[in-house]
Amino acid sequence: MSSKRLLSSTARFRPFPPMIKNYLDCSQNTPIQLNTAYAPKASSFLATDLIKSYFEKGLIREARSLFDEMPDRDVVAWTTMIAGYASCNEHAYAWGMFCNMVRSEMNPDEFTVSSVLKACKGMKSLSCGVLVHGFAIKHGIQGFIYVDNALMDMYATCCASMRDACMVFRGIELKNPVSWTTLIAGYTHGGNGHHGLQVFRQMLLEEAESNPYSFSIAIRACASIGCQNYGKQIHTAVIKHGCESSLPVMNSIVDMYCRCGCLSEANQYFHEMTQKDLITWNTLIAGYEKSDSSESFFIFSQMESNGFRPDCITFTSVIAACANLAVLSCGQLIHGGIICRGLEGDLALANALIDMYAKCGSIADSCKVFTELSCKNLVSWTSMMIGYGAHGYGREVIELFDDMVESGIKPDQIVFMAVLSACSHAGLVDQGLRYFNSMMDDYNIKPDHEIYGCVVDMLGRAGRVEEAYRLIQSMPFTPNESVWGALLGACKAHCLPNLGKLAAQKVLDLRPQLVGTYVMLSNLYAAEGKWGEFARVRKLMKGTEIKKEVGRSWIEVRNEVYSFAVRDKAGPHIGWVYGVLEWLIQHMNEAGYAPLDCLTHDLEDGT
DNA sequence: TCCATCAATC
Repeated sequence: MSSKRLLSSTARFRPFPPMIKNYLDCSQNTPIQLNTAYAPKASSFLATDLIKSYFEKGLIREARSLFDEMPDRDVVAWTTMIAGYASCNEHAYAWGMFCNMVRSEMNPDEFTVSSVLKACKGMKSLSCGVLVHGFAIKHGIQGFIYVDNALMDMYATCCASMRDACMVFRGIELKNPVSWTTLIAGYTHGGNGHHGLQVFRQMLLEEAESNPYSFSIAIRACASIGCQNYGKQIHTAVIKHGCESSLPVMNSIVDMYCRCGCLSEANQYFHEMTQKDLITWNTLIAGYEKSDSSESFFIFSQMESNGFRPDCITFTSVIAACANLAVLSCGQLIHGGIICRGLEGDLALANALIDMYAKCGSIADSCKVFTELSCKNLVSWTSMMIGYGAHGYGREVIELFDDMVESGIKPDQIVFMAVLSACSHAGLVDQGLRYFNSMMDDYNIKPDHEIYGCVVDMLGRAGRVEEAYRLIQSMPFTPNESVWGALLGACKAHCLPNLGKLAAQKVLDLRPQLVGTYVMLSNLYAAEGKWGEFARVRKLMKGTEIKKEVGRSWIEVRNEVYSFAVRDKAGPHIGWVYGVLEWLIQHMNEAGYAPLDCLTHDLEDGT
């Protein structure tokens, strides 16, 4: 009997539920294995198959309706629902399904457990994951490689440390390639690329099978620590193993070269690739964004003519490139493109827009994007706070910080950096110190060099230089050059030559190649009339043979970018620039502020 | 019916 006839007779005697019928009507490939379709078990198999197909097509509601209509749901049907939800990133629904399943006294098996663990991972919920782990032990669902690998993945993603993931890994008697890849990925995604590489090395030593999965994650590990040497070695191994045909592997190689600063290599491999996908393009665009933003625009302009539609990841990099170049009109144009494509709901992209508008000087637009966000994360708040801070709105930053904490988001070190830097620039010293203490006392965040540098800068700007020095002396670790540099800046601004000389000497001990420090130190001596010392330092500076690169500023006015440097005399609009500068100085004087002498001294040095 | 890899934001 042909399948077609079977199908029609089935339809006649045992009508399909509407959902199945709907599927059959629109399906090109009519299901043919229906020779036992009269039996309820077979009908359940069929329905489960259809549920899976629905999930694969992203038809989540259809899958659910069909499941709800099933009279007899076996463990496979339940598991298919859980796995389907998890694969569509509907992790909370997957978890709900699992809970319903247990409540319905249906016994989950090893397939169910590994599927629901994926949902726990997606929700980043350690408590759910631990619950499932306990459930599996209690019900004797142990010793299955799928379950162990999923457990590792869950622990690696949900725990701050890799301890539990390692414990599961050690307990696996016969590790498969997935076990190794999961462990390496756990370390690498957790920010410990070195350890990831160690595990990869161990894997090779134990002669475990390497495949495209392990290669791409190992290369990702090299990329994350910027280690070009290991990256090249693994690249060689990739060629030896014939894994060059794997797109993920080649994409990770392009990414590795970008992150290691080898853009010409990255570009070369990109062009040599016979097959490219959206990730390949996004990788190169993101790679260039960091070091050569204009070039990333060029690559972006080429991708569409090569048949690739930019997605939110592409736009995030391109918007970051606009921010780096501070090109407002270009950013606005691309923002328009984002809205046209309906991508403005992507959170990372919206956060990049907040940052871009702030860096392009349009803080009102930053604020608009921020306010219109229905769901804000830590990065959204941080971007807005950094933007406000850079524009001198210290009080707004403090308000935002308090609102953020109120909304239940836990601040991290970067947010504190934003608050402290804003307080520093707005002269809100006492508030800043309160946040500094709160960071340590309430949130148990240990300040690093950058934070100390920021607080030293804040105290120094306000003239509390002695206090800044005492803070440096109380630091629990050796201060670095940026901390001493902050003190040096303060000494210079408030004319404290002795402390300034000490700070300058510390900076020079740590970073002898910083030319600006020699200039500052020599100026301190010059101010005291100690010309012998002045000459000694200048000679020392000449000995380094390092030229300070001239600082350059640029501004976009009416679609045109104007760029100028210190003592620039050329250029068609330089007269305007000096005119505005003089106007500013005049207003400054009228408002009761005088330009600092040492500042003008530096300007004359061309530094 | 189930597991692992590559691209984005402060």
